[in-house]
Amino acid sequence: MATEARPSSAIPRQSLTSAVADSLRDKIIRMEIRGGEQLRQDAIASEFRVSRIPVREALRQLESEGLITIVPHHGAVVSSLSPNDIEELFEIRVLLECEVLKLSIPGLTEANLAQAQVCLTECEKGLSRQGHISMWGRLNWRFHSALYAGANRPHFMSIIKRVNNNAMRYTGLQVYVTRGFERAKEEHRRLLDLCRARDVVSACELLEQHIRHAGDSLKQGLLEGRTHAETEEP
Amino acid sequence: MATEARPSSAIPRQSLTSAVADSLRDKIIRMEIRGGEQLRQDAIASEFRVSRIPVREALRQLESEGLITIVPHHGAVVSSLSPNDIEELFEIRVLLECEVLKLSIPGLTEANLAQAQVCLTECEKGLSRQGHISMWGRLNWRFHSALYAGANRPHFMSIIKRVNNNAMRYTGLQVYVTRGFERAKEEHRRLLDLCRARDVVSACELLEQHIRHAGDSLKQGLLEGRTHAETEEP
DNA sequence: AGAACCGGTTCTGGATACAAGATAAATTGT
DNA sequence: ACAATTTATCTTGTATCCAGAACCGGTTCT
Repeated sequence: MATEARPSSAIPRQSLTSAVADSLRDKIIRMEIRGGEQLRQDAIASEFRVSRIPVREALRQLESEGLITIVPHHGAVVSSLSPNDIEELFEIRVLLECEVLKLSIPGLTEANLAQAQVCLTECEKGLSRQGHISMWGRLNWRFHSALYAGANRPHFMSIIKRVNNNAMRYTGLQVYVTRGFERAKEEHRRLLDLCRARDVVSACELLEQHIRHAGDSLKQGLLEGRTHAETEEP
Repeated sequence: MATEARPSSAIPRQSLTSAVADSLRDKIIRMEIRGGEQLRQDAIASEFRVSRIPVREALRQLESEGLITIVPHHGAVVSSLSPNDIEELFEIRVLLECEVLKLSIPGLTEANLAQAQVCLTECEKGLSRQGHISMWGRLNWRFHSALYAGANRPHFMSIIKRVNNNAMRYTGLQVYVTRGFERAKEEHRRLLDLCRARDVVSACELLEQHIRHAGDSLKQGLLEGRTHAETEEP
């Protein structure tokens, strides 16, 4: 599923459209491109050294994913989420992810648990180098993803991934600002332990708490003035 | 809204890409284009009297929506769903739609209820003219949509709509084959009554039953021999 | 005769080029 | 001087055109 653009293989590229879409999605999630910002086709095209055709297709795709909105003859803008939107997205996360976890735990393999453990360890290692929020977000996703793998629910995962993509740029930030790393780390550890013990009920409760706390904290942060200063691009 | 677009070419009321995407999505949902069928860009382009550019963008969009899959240099094929996929999609529907209904009922306005009633009436009227499955599907969606309107959850609705789009081409068929119209009609009526009475618990229970029954019946139909003839074009 | 090779055809992928709509500024009228 | 209008420019939307890859047929070698 997670098809990264890897230049290692002999195959030149997947498709320029996909490459552009992936890169743009990444930039949006990392908040390299802020909410409300205009995306000019020509600028993107020249940045990636491609024509505007792949760019347009990529934009169309990102629009379907909810990351941007395209207004005809007016261009594409990165959609920014209101506190209400955030709250709703986290409601969805709670609902879907708890269900998937419940379905997944009985089917979790040792490999799944091991991968989750790896993500956790990596996460703690990478945690020291602050600023690498995007890396944290990716590892966080892979951790959760591993725990949900036992459910074998591709459509669930697709939707969950989409919702996470929408919320991730805010969560990463929030976790960074509130120093929520420790709490998240601790919760992740306990969650993994509960999954190892196949304790479905407790695991789901913890997961719900985990997600809900993240959402509430984030919404609070958004409401109490800006969690982020408008700042520093080198 | 988009009740037209039947003639060979469509007048671009919006952007051509969106028009093409809408029309194609419609064709897929109505099963005018079957699962597994190849979509040739040039054919679509000439059918709509446009160039291939809008077609390509539309295809990319439909891929994001999960209706088709694009394999590089090989074109787009309409994705067909396995019984497991169907089951999963209906699990998601149960989860999301019941939650939204629960959130919606307290906020339902008279206008919402009235619109649901209208859809129901229209549905019963149009029911006599068999073969109009697509119309039924549309009305069915609008009915459910009206009942969920009180929740004010745009992201929920977006996901629900997407899931419904994926499942709709099968549900419409199944309902038609099993003569499930009567049952659906009856359940819809009761559902609307429960919403009018603001009986959240019963309404959600009924909705869960409603969706689950549709899913089970559909999956059963798919497993016990094809509900539709496997037709190959010569 | 069967299988592999090779050329032609067709389709997708991408780029350049042109028309149309929108925004912004500059200009002119009162 | 202010405002309305008109124009200039930028950006998007679409069409036409070219390159590369997959499919299909015929041919040839073993």
